[in-house]
Amino acid sequence: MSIPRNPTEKQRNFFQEVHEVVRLVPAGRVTTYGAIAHYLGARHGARMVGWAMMAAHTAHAYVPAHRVVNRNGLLTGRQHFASPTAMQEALEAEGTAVQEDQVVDFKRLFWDPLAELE
DNA sequence: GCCTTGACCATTC
DNA sequence: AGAATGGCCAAGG
Repeated sequence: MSIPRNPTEKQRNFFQEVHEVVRLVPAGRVTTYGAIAHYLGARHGARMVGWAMMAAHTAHAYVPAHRVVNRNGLLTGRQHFASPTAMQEALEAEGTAVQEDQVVDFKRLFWDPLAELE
């Protein structure tokens, strides 16, 4: 983990942390904004995590945002993808069943950074 | 420089 | 048990 030295780096650090956690999510698993927020200390609020994901769209590094869903397992961010079905297809391509815009057995496929990375 | 919105979650009524 | 509201931080208008 890098220590924020410059104010500009501080902001980037926030995105970088979120992106890093998302990148650590193995294929076939999904995580939630709240889990990431809680992993970062739950002080930022889950909203910031989702907002950081929006920034991930502009990030140079590839971020598997399709593995990040809301607490209900609903693909809330699918509308922000290149295509509204890109997220679902990406999940299905990894072996994650998606139906009715929500992950099947989401609770089982849920990947908690706090529990896994500990 | 103040106000609104935002890929959300948890608590309370 | 379902619905409404507040909270969190940041950026854009």
